Amino acid sequence: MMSVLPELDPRLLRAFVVVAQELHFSRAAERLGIAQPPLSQQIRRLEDKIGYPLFRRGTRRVELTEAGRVLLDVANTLFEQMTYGVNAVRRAGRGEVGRLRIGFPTSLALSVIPGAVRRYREQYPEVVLELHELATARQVEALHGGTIDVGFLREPLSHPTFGLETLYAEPILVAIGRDHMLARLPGIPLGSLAMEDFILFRRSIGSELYDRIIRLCHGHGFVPQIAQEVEDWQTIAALVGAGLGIALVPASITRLQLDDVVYRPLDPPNVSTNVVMCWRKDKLAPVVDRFLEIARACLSSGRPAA
Amino acid sequence: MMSVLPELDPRLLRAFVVVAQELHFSRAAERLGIAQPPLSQQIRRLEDKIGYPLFRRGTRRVELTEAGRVLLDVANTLFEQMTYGVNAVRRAGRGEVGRLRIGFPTSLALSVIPGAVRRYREQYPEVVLELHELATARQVEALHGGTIDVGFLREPLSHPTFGLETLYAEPILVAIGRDHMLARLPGIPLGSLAMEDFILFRRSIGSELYDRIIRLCHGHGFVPQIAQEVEDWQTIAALVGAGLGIALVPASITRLQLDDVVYRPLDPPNVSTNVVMCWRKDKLAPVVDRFLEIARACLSSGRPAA
DNA sequence: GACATTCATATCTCTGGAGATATGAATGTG
DNA sequence: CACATTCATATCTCCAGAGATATGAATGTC
Repeated sequence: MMSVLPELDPRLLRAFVVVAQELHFSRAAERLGIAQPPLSQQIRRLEDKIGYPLFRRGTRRVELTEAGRVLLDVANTLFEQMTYGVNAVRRAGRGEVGRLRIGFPTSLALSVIPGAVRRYREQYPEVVLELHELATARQVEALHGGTIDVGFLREPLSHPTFGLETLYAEPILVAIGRDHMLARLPGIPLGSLAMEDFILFRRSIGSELYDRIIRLCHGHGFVPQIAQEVEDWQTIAALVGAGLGIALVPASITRLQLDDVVYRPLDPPNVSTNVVMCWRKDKLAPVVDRFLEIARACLSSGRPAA
Repeated sequence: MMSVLPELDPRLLRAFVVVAQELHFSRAAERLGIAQPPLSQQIRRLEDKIGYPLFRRGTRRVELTEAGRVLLDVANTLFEQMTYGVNAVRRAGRGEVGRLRIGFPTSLALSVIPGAVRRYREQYPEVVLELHELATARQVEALHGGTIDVGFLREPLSHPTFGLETLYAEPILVAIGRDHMLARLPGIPLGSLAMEDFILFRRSIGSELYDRIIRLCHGHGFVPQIAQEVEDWQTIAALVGAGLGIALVPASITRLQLDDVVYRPLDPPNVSTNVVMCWRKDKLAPVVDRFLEIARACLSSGRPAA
């Protein structure tokens, strides 16, 4: 009886293929590790499902009908598909395929991100990577909304559904004009900046660092004079080079080398921002786990340029 | 436990697809017409087989993992393949695909064969046709050896394993030079050919007809004078046209019209050869059955040119 | 014609899994 | 915080089908 749903039981197909190879029920049964009658029954069930005979049986010889020949092809194709399919699914289960969306702030575009991303891409070439440059606040939103899978932030945020991991502490340096008097010092005391003009990263974009700097100055008894608020690090460096003021910047920014700008550590140098990585704990996606591993490994061996 | 053989039970896949569509176990279970717990078990079995989770379940929401997304693709592909495959097998079972090898003698190349083959090809375009021009004896061998599926012969052969069917009786005509005295008669008495030179189809190729003609002459009290034995009908017609003799030919040969040759019925005209079709009864291939049907239909409606 | 081979049929046992019900655990919602 | 929702777990029943054995039927071989 032709069933409506053409669901071919792989078990029966397996048996069929063996019989088709042997063209001999008893031998096929032996190969399958069962007795001959049950095998005959299985083939019969398959024939019933298809609706047409698959073998032409004489007592002395067994041969495939045309339908059987076609089914042999079909069966092989199906098994291939299954093998291929199951492998693909398992690769996905292992986090080797899929999609990974990473958020990061501008200040890390030059340090952690490139290295970790490159390594990850080498190891998991089949994962489609999306890189989103997002300010801290936006990253938190994006993590909540499920728009990104992993975010990189300065300074922690704590939330029960977020996994959080501090990658490393990045010293804060002073970016200062090469000709500036203070540039002669090997380390610059924070207090000596009381009268300087500060160039800051716009607070609406990077509130963490902004507030950190203001607090730092307060801690040293002065309110920083803010000369400019700008939107990217290149501009900050350019303005410092043009002599419009000084800036407190995370160490990774030293990658931006301009002729008129030098970077000096604070004195004492114990001021730093924490670079943290965070992700949603609830959706345990293997792609994310694999990326976290790589990011950790990356940061433990080769620290980003300080 | 990852099983070694990646045999995906279509039943489980079906359930999986429904859950993946609904993203809700209870609703999916309802759609499948079963309760929720058994459905959960089925999904679990599938996950065990794959080795990785397919869904991320909260109490309040269900979503596909990456592995699940991949499996959804795989499942759909497999179902497509199955549907397509089963259809292909059934078409083969119905005799709509496959291969059909037909044997026929030269003398029928101009009559039955072209019409039947054309019709068959129109109705079953997916059957690969092989046409083998074979002398009678060769056809019998070929049928036995399984080299051809259907043969066309003049005069029956009887054998228990062969199906046999007389298609029609074809009158035997006299092919004679246009200028020949006897050509003036509307019908030629066999006896009047006693002194003529006969041109015959070589016996090794078409023994049936050869012997038939010899016997005919004997029946009329003379032994035919054999001028030539040749290998094809064109040559016979040409030699008759060139005045080298006369020939007794099946009616279908009138398709070969040469200026110097005319065809006259015998007088009385009750001499004919039977055109029979035969095939192996043991291998009941549907392609053969379908062809036999067409051939019969073809011969009952439009008789070949007589 | 006796024999051997080979597939089909009949019959029995036994188990895996389908399905149901009842219940527990987790987690959003008002 | 009580409640509702939803999925997982535990447990039970029941049966299709896997497998075995014994036997029959067909057919090629000596």
